[in-house]
Amino acid sequence: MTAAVDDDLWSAVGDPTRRRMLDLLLADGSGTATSLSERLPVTRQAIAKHLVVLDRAGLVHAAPAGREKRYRVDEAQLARAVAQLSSVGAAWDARLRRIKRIAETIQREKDHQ
Amino acid sequence: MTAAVDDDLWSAVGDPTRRRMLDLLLADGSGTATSLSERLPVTRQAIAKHLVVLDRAGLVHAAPAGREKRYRVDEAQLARAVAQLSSVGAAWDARLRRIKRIAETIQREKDHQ
DNA sequence: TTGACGCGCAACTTTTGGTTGCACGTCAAG
DNA sequence: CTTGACGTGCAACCAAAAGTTGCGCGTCAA
Repeated sequence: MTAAVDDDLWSAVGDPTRRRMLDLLLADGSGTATSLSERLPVTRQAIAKHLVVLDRAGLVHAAPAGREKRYRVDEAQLARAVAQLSSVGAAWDARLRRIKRIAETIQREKDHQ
Repeated sequence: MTAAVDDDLWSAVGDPTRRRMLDLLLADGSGTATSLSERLPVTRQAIAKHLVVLDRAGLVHAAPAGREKRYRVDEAQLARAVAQLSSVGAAWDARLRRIKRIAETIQREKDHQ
């Protein structure tokens, strides 16, 4: 039923740019603000801000390596996020099915009136 | 892989207030801007703006009834949104499983070195 | 017919995603 | 060892979105 606690992860994952960043990080294993900005239509600074958001949400972790800062996805946390996404989807799906079932019941009752 | 086409539905459903509005509309069957604002921590005007967004995304439809305007969820469109949510989740899930499998393979190779 | 209710419009603030500009550390080549 | 290139961080600024208050207009019922 879309609990309030979920909002942190949801809002982190709700932004399209952040979703694509996660896609790229998953595909490449790791990345920096600069490397991600080269593959996305936004500036490095915008990426850096998003990385802060993702870091605060625990979805990525930074590992300073020399003059660069490599980010990597926290797989356990992303798995949690995926679970929450699908739980909201499942809740709506259940409601939709219930509605459909009720509608069909009403229809059946009408049929043999 | 988080296609760009999905962004419209995503952003409609990405906002926490709009998700709760959809929850309430599904639970009650229908509702007005005023009735929803009574059960959510925002003003009627804010709800009204969100209803415009949801309407443009095709997730709800309005039915003017006297002096009030009853909104109802478009079940087919919400079902599409649910499908897109779960497809993104599934894509990430697949990547996570692949990473896990690779990690396990490396571990096994290390084991009988 | 008059008051209460629901809605829409307009102006304003705050947050957020995005930008440009600049200064500071770090690494590698001369 | 120095210098230039590269990566990062910080700050000011802009635009769009979420939310607010205030007001006026239609509609229904007492």
